[in-house]
Amino acid sequence: MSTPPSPTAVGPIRVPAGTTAQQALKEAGVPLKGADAAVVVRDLATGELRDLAWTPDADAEVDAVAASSADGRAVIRHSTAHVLAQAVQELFPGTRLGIGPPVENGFYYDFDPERPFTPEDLQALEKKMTEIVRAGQHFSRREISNADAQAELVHEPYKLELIGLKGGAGEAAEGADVEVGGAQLTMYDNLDPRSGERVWTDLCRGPHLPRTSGIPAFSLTRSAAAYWRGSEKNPQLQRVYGTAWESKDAHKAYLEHLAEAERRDHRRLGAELDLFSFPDEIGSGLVVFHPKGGVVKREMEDYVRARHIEEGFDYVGTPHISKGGLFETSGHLPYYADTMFPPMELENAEYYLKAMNCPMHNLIFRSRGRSYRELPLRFFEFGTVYRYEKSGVVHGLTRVRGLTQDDSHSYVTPEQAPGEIRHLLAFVLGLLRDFGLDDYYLELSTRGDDPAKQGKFIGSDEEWAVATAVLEEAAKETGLELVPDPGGAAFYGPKISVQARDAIGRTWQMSTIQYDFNQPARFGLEYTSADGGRQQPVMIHSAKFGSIERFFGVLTEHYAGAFPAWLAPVQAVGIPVTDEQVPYLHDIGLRLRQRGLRFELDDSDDRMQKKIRTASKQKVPFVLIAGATDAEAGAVSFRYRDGSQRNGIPVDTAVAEIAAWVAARSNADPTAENTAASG
RNA sequence: GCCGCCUUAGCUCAGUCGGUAGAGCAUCUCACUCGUAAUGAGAAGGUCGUCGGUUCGAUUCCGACAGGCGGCUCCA
Repeated sequence: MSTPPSPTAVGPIRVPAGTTAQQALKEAGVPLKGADAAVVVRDLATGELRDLAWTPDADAEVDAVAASSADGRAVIRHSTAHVLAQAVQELFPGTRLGIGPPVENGFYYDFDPERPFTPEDLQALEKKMTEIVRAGQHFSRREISNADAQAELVHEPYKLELIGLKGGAGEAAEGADVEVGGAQLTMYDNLDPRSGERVWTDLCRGPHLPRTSGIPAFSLTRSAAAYWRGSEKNPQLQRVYGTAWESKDAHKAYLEHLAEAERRDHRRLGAELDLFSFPDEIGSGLVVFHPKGGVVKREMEDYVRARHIEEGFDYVGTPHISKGGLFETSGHLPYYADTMFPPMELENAEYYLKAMNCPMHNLIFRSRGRSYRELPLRFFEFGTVYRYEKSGVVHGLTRVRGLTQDDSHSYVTPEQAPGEIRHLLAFVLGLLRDFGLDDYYLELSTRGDDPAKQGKFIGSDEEWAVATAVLEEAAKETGLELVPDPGGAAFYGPKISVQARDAIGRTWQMSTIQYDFNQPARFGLEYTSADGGRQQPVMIHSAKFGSIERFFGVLTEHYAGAFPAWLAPVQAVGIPVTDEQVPYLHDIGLRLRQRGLRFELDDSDDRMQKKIRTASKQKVPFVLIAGATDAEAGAVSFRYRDGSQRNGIPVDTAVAEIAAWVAARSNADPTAENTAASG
């Protein structure tokens, strides 16, 4: 969700020594209630966020941080997480606390309870939280020494562990710095507003809202297990997720966003629109495309294949299985055997299902002597690969066990590499744009310097440095936002990935471009250079969609199933007002089909209104209705997805309009307005 | 792979405190021939995910497995 700039950014405010920040804000006229209210202040001297109750020893300059700003929302969410933890410990005494940071769009808190939480527990917790919020307890900050904290938290083993890790909190766990981030440990006490009595307390860095009643809107969303400190070697805690916002409206908008995402879920739409399914009999993560899904898939592939050939790629083909030696050579088996399907034994050899296409393309390169004159040499195919994804991660079309990559490998001289990467980036971004995805950023995945991860990478430091620099340079040239991803590289080299935002703002990893200096060496690839010497090429891997399946899923969600006309499984449906017009529409259908358009005639027993509803639910872009009036005039009436209509259009015009719209590959929805203008 | 939840007709879901089940939509048949999101009537459709256990009897209780969902970890 987008974060508006802080509306209370009225410039620095002076907090005199001995005065609370809240008092200073009040005098400066900064609102303290509502969605624009200041929830904390930023101390401009240190850049740190402070409670409104903060009383500086010397005069301080601060900025007010509004509830609706990114920082403000994080404070609200963090405070709500505390309220959740308090509710949990009240309803389930003896539950140990993990950590409870704010996250994007919400917060979570990890617990070690007697038994896992049920949905009913979440309801009860939400109710208890509402009571705590209504009670208006004060969040009161208290500095504490390590020794005192250890004594006070003797019943909280996870908190004790965090105290022990203090200083290295960054590595302790994602989110752990909200507990022990500062040099000085602090506790936050929840005080009853009437009696001042301490009703709950938690180790926390803060800052917090002044009172629990400052939480405008929240809800709990789900509970799930999560490994303590993010490692599967550690015990699992119960994580409760929730969301909290600066206003009821913002909260409602977020819940509506979630509902919209659910309506767009490609797994749901895949069944409703008869696009694809995952039969149990075949196996988890293995998709079958139905005729309608097959149309979309074929249109995607046809277009992408044609574009590759235009861009200088050679279309190749490779098998789905191979003897193990190939993947020994490539380095995959030694490093990634556990993500490949286990081998099948025949004729004294072990055959593996292909998990990647590059080794096979390398063999094509190596099949004869190569000259520098041939480079860049670009091999491309729709290569189907199989990966043994762990059972818990398989997810619709976005994480499958059998997938088809639109995979290419460019073999270039080291000097040509930067140019080829620029070429690929431009190509990839252009392709995504052609499919209607035009909002993206890049991610640069590098080897990073985490010592725990270095074992998975091959190649020398110098090679990595060169490869990374080349990719980074090309990525920066695009002018797109570039996000670092240390440690995320492939084992053989760094990569650029394109993250595309869909129609409702979610991001998806699509294309990847990888610079590989390892495989050419492992395969002994070489070409003859101008001076007659033998040189080793660099290979650049690139998948444009990533996988056809994933891209299909993303497109389905991006368009909410209402595919652009050029991709739509059915482009036009004919609906007769009475049976009399069936032959008339049948003839129009023939003309459309002769133009290569996908037309279906609805000659069922349903009433016309029902047929319109059916076509509408199937999200057909062009609905052609013909009654007696139309037939007599040699005309037809259009109804579009948005419900708009144009009546009495001559058949010649109608056919030409549909054909032109599809041929233009417009990603817009045809409507009465925009087709009348173009037709 | 780990934790929790779920699995009843093609789909969405009721239901059986243990005595083998029901609705809407979809499908099929018949009637209706109608101008922009559901015409009416009828029919058919389920070894209640699979395999074991407890029980006189299991779709219901217990266990294992499979598949799904939500997270975690992972994602060449």
